[in-house]
Amino acid sequence: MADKKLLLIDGNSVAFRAFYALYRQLENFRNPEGLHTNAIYTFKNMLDVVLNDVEPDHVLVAFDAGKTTFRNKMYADYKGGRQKTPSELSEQLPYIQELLHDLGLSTYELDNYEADDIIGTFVTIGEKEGFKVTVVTGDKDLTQLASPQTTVMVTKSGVLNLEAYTPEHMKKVNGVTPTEFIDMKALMGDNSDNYPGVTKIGPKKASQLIQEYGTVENLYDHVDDMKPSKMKENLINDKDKALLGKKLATIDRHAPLTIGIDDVKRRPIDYQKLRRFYEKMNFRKFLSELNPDGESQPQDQSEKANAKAVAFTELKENDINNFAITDGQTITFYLGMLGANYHLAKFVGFALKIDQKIFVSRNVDLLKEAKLKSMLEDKQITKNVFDLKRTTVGLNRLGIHARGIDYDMLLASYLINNENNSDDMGEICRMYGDNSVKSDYDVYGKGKSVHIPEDDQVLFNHLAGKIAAIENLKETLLAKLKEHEQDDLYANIEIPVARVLSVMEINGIKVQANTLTELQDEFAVDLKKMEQQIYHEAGEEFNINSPKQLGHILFEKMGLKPIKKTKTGYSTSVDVLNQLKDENPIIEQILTYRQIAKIQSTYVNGLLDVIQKDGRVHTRYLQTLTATGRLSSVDPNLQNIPTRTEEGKQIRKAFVPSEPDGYIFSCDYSQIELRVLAQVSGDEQMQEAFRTGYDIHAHTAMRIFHLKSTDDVTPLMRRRAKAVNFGIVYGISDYGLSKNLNIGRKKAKEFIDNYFEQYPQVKEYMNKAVQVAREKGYAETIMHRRRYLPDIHAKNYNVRSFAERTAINSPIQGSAADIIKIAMINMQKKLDDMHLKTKMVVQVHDELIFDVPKDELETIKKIVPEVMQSAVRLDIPLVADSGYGHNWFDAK
DNA sequence: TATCTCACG
DNA sequence: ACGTACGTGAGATAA
Repeated sequence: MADKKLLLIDGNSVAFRAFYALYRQLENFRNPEGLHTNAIYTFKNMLDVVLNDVEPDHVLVAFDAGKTTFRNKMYADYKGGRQKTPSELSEQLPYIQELLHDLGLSTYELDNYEADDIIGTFVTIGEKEGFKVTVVTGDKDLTQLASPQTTVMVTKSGVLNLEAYTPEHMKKVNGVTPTEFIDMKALMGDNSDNYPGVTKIGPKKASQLIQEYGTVENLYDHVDDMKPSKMKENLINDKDKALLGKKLATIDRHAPLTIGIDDVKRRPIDYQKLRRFYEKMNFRKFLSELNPDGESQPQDQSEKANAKAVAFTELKENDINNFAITDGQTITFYLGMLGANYHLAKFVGFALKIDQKIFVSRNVDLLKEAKLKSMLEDKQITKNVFDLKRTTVGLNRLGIHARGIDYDMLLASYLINNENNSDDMGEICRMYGDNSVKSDYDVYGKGKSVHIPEDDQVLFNHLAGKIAAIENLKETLLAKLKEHEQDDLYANIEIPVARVLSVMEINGIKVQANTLTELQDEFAVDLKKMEQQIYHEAGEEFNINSPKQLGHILFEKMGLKPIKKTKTGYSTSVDVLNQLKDENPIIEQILTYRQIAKIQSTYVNGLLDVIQKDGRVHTRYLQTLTATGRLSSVDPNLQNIPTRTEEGKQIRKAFVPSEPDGYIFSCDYSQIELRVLAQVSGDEQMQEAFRTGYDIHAHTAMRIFHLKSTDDVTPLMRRRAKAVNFGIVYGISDYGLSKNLNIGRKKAKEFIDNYFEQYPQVKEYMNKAVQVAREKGYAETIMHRRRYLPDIHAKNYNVRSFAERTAINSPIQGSAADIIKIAMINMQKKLDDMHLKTKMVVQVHDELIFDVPKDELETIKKIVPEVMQSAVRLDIPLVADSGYGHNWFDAK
C-alpha cells in the first residue's frame, strides 16, 4: 500500500508570496465591500495545484501566532526592522483561514512559536508515523527539514512555481545536507530575520566551511588550527554571533503542540459554505468550477447587482433623420472591431450616445448615412471615445474622416498609470472599481475561437456598456490627470499626436516588393552555400537555427568551451560566439549565417507578408504600451529596420516615395538623450559642451582621460567615452560597462569615477532621481509623464537596483519621447497649413521619415529641421541632421 | 506558450 | 555576496 501522505503548509509565508504575486492586480481584486482578495485568490490557486499534486490524506496549514516568539527571548532584535505586514494583506488572513476550513483543511497556530516550529514538529511526528511528508513554504529556511521522507517545496516565482528540495537537491544547490544548512545559516546570518552571522561570510564561504567542518561547533573546536587570515579573525571575533545564529536558525521540532496527527485528517468539503464564500469574495472562476455538471450555474450576485443593465435601442435607418444634434454638443462613440489590427479587422458593430440615448447596431454602413457621417466629421460636435487612433483609422475605412474627438479614455488611463498597461476596456474599468464591462476576450473569445456573438443581446449589451463606462469614468480620469498635473500632456501632446499618428498609419509607406524578392533570391543562394559549409565543418546536418542543436554540435561534439549558460542549456548568442571566433572557422560561418537568416526571415519575408493591396505597409504605432512614453511599432515594426550591417541596410532600398521621382527625407535628433540629461541635470560642463557644439563623445573622452585637447583623443578613447555616455543614460554600473567595452571591471570603474568628477551635476542628478522616486513612488519626465516604481522599495537587491536604474533612465528616455511627439504635432500642422503633399510616414524614436514629392524637397529640407529643433526651448540647443534620396537607404 | 536570439533607438 | 546596463518587436524552435 502506498504511504500515507501529510501536507504541511506555511500559511503566512505562502499568503505573503500570494499577495505579492498579484500585487499589481491589488486594486482589481476587491469584493463589493472593498476587501482586497488577491492573496485569497492566489492562495486558492496554489492549494488546487498542490492538493492535486500531492493528494494528501492529512493537511495542516500553520500560521504565526503573534509578534514575539521564544526566539525573541534569545535575541531581542529577532526579525527586528522588518516592515510590518501591509494592511491590504493582513485583512485577508482571516478569510484565508475561513476558506481552508470550508475546504476541510486544518489550521493551527501556537503562542510563542512560529509556523516553522509547528511544521517542524509535525514533520517529526509524521515521519515517525510513516507518512510521506510534503512541506510548502515561501521560506528557504524550512529546507533544513528535507529528508528521505520529507520534501520541502519552496516558491520560486509567484506561488505556482515550486522548487522541490530533497536532500539531493539541497546538496546540489547549497553543497550541504539539510542539517548542515542550519550551521551554514548560523555563519552567514539572515538579513530578513535580522541576525548578522560572522562578518564577511556569505553563502559561498559558509557552505565551504561547513562542508569542511560539518558543524559550527566542530569548526570552533578546530579554529586554532586554521592558518592565519582575516577570515579566521572574523570567525573568532564573531563566535557568539555564530552560536546565537545556530540557535535562531534551528527549527524547533518538538514544540508543545495541543493537537496530533489525527486532528489534521482531511474533512469533506462544505460546498454550501464554500459557495457562499466565493460569492462573498466575488470569485467567479471558482464559482463556475463548483458546478461542472452545468445544472443551475450559479449567477454571480454581486456582478448582477453591479451591472445595472444599460438601456439601449437598436439603431434603424429612420432614426438617423430624427437626430437633433447641434454644435457644441457631445456624443460618445464606440466602434467595435474584431482583432488588434484595425487596418484589417472585421467590424463588429458600433454604439453611440446622442441626447441621453444609446443606440447600437451591427451594421457599420449606417454610419455612412449623410446625417451620421457629417456628425462624426463635424469638429464642433465633440466626441468621447476609447482609443482615438483605432476609432479614427476604423472610420476612415468607411470613408468617414473623424473630427472633434477630444476625449480618449484609453490615453487618459495610460497617462494616469501605465503599470498594468492594458488596452482592454473591461480591465481598465475594473482598475477603477467598475465591474460593468466585460473583457473583449470574454465576449469575442480568444485564439482560434474568436467570433462575433450571434445573440444580439450579448453583443449589444457589451457595446452599450462600453458607452456607459466611457461616460461614467470620464470625470474620474480627468480629475486624476489634473491631480497629476498631466492635463497639458494629455490635451496638448497625447491627443494631438494620436491624430497625427492616425494620418501616418493611414498613409503608410510604399514598399517595393520586387526589390525584396530580388534580395530574397540572393540571400537564399548565400544561405544554402553557408549551410553546406557549416554541415561540412560539423560533420553532420543539423538545424542551425536551433540553439539546442547548435549547442550540442559546438560544445559537445566539437568540444568548444561553453562560455555562458541559459536556463535551458548552452548559450550560443553573438557574445559567446564572438569569443570563440578564433577556435574554429565554423563560428564565423555560423555568425554570418545567423545574420543573413535573420534578415531573410524577419525583414525580407516578413515585409513581403504585410504589403497591402495599395503597395504599402501600414504599421500600427502603439501609443499606450511603453513604460517610458515612447511609441512602439507593430505589424510591421518599422522601428527596427536594419541599419548596422551592409546586407541589412539593403532592406531600406525597398522603402520608396509614392512618386517615382520623389524623395524619402530623413531627419534625426543628434544626441537627444544626452542633451536631455544635460538639461535635467543642469550640469554646467555638459551644457557648455553642447552650447559650443563639440563632438560630445570626443569631449567626454578628453575630460575622462585628462587630455588637453580633443585633438589628442584617439578613436579608441572616443569609442570608450561614447560607451560611458550611453551607460550613464542607462544608470551605469561598472560591470555593465566592462562587459560592453570588454575591459576589466576595475578599469570601467575608473572611467565612471572620472566621468562623475568631470560632470559632477550628472552624478547629483542620478542620486536625486533615485531619492525622488523613493519618496514619490514614481519617476517623472519634463512634461509630467509618470512611471511608477514600486520595486524601488524591494528587499531584493537586484529588483531594487533595476528600479533605481529605471528611475534614472525613464525621465531621460521619456522626455526625449515627449519632445519628438511635440515635433510631430508641429510638423503635421505645418504640412497642413502650407498645404504640402509631403507625408510624414515613419517615426523611429529620434528620427522622422517623410515621403516627399520632387517639387517640395527644397521646402522640406528647410522646415523639417527647423520644426524639430524648435519643438521645445531648453538651456541648450537641439540639433537635427537630415538626408534624402530616392529610397530610405539613400536618405542618410 | 516560453525561450532564445537578434533587429532597432 | 550577489548579479546588473534602458526601451522595444518578431521569428524560429521546442515543449
